[in-house]
Amino acid sequence: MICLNSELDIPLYRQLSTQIMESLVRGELSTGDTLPSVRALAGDLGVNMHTVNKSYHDLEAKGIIEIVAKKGAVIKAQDQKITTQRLEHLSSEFKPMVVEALLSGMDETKIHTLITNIISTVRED
Amino acid sequence: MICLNSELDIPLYRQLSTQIMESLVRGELSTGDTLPSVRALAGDLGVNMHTVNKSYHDLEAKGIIEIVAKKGAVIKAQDQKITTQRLEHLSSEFKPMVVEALLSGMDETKIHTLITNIISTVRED
DNA sequence: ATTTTTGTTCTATATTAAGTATAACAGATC
DNA sequence: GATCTGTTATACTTAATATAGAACAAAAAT
Repeated sequence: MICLNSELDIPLYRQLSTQIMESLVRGELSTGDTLPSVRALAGDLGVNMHTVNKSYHDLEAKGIIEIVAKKGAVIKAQDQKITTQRLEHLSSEFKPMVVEALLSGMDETKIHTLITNIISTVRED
Repeated sequence: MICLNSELDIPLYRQLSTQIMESLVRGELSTGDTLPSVRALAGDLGVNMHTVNKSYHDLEAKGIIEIVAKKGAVIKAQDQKITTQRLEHLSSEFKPMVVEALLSGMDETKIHTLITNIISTVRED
C-alpha cells in the first residue's frame, strides 16, 4: 500500500517513486506488470495527476518502467549488469551520507550493519 | 582544498558542508580548529557571504561546529555515542539509495563493497 | 582609543523546483 | 461513438537557492 506524506521534506513525486521501487524489491510488482493510470493513482492518493506523471517519468529515467504513449506504464526487465557509470553515480550519492555516518561516530562495521538492516526492512515491510 | 561546482544540481552551501565534513574525516580539521570567517571563505571560493553562512549554520545544526556570535566557528568534539534517533534518521536517508542500488542489480555484498570503497576514497583523497 | 573584522540581521531580487489546477489534443480501448 | 489514456500547454502559488548591498554591535587588532 502506497502512502504519501506532504509533511515530510521529501517531494511527493519522489516518495512515490521510492515506494514503487520498494514494491519491486519486495516482489509485489514484477516485470511486465502495468502501473495504474496517472489519473487513477492520483485519485487514490489524493494528489494531482501531474505529480504522479512526474514520478512515472522519474522511474522511466531510472530505467525502471517504460511508458507507452496513450497506453500505460509497464515495469521493465531489470539489467543485472551494473555499468561503471551507474556505479559512480551511486557512489557520489552515497558519499555525503557515509561521511555523515562516520562523523556520527559510526565505524565501517556499524555502517555495514545499518545497510543490512535497511535491506531486511525493505524486503519484509 | 575546497572546490565548488555550480553546474552540479547539489546546492553550493551543501557541497561546502560536505567537503568540510570530509576534511574532518581525513583529519585535516580537528576539534578546536577555527573555520575561516564567512567573508574570507566566500572571497576565496568566489561565492556570496550568505552561502557560506548558510553552510556554517547547516554544520551547526548537525552538531559539527559551534558558532560563537561575532567571533567565529569552531569544530566541536564529536559525540561517539549514536542515539537511536540519529540512527533512524540515517536509516531513512540511506533507504532510497539502497533500494536504487538493489534495483540496479547489486546484492548486499556488492553494496558493502561500494561503501568500503567510498570510505577509502574519503579518507585518502 | 580608533580601526578593522566579526557574525547577525534586514531588504531586495532572480532563478529554479515542487505542486496544484484546468483545459485541450489525439491515440487506444471498449 | 464514447471513454480512457498519456501528452502538452498555460497559469498560479509556495519554497529553496543564490546573489547583492547595507547596517548593527561586539570582538580583535592596531
